[in-house]
Amino acid sequence: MHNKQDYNCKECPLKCDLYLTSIEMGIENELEPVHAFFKKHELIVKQGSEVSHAGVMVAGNAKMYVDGFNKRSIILNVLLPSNYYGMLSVYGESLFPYNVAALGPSRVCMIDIEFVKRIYDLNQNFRTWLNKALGLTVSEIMGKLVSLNQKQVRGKVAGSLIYLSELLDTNEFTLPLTRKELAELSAITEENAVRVLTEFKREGIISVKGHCIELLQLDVLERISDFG
Amino acid sequence: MHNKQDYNCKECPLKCDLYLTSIEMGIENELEPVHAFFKKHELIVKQGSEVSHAGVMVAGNAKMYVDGFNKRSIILNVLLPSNYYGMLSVYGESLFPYNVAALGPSRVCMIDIEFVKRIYDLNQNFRTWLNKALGLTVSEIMGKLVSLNQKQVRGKVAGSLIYLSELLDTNEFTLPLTRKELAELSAITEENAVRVLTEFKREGIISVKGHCIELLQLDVLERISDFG
DNA sequence: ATATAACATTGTTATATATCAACTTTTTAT
DNA sequence: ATAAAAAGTTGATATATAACAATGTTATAT
Repeated sequence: MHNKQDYNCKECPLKCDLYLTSIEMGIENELEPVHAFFKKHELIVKQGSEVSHAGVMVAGNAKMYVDGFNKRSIILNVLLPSNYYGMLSVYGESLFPYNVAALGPSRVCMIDIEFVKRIYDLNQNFRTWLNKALGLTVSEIMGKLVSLNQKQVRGKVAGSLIYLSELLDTNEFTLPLTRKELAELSAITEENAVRVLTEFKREGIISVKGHCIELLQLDVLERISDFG
Repeated sequence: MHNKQDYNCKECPLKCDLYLTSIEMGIENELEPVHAFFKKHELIVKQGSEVSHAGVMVAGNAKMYVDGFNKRSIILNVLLPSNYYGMLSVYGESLFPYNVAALGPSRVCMIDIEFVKRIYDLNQNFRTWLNKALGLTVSEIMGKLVSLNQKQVRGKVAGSLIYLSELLDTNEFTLPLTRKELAELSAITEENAVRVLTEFKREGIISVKGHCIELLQLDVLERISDFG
């Protein structure tokens, strides 16, 4: 548990949602967030473990992923500052159905899940906000279900690149993922991820320099993703 | 819109949830359910269309599925009497992210979505009930994401058969699906679905007579599903 | 009752992708 | 600065599965 100093930390995006709501409700003093720090690749939550808290990314970024069979996991999405995890438990899931791991040095603000549930039950605005987010997530997962199943490797990688550029809101970004992780985001093997990246580069669709990627022909990429 | 006679129809499973809640709230007279009938393979809701209502299966059964690329769809689950569809819209989705189609002659009770939303907002018990159902659905879809991606055909079909036997609550059932649909539920081709069924039969794991299937060695099936 | 369409089955072939292996480059730790 | 480990790359091969094709069987409608 932390003191008020920590609680009011300038960077904490809690200000936007849970925090603001708790102020509105006059119970902000009961909110006792714990800030935790993680280094690269450190596990933040383990799939199957009891949900004790919800978390907000304050700094850094993380991957949300599910365990697969022979050590092959599938990355569901990438969390940036202000993104939450663990909210599904508000809807009755007592165990985390996914893992969360830091992609780089990260800072996470953790809030007791009972407090979140309380606000959820008492405050309609917060509820509506969270419900919308969940509804969107479900739709996205359904899309992913089809895409991972019916696209071939080029389409999958194209989709992942577009996802990342939209997430980071730029066509030129530093990939926060290793090649293996890009593969896991696309549900293919690392080797094929590399190969497709090389192909795209050779075809002039993207430019690749290590982790720096620029999408040169977004329209082509989109066509490959939508498949063809 | 229907009269009170229709509304109080004996079979309508609304009695259990929405209906009971509306009685509890004293607004059951405002509930104006419309019962609609569908024949085999008739479309009940179209993916991408505006959500105007939520529906409860009253009789028959239906498949919930998403459109794929080259005419290959993926069946998410099978709806039996008392199962709902369209509830996701309560969480802010204005368009159906899936199709629903009757598997056989079916009767569906449709309730104006605004009425459902109203009850959802006003009644905590109903909210909790629906939230739990949604949370479970999300967990299930995540499981499906992995299973469809990393299992091979035998594992997928084994999983589908187990799913159906649990749904219908018996080891001996009449498959409410064609071979093509069983394939779509498993995200494989029809040919491979048939082949695997034949294999399982030859191996004495199941017995197949047309649409009548009996799971003879559930333990083996479970092992195949969990992979091997 | 017969024709027609939908559904089911089996075999063959083509192909996309995983797997295996070797090697290079980059990062991390001492 | 050097060693060791992690990450990235490219090629060759094996394999699971989709695609194609042909045919049989069962429903459906007139």
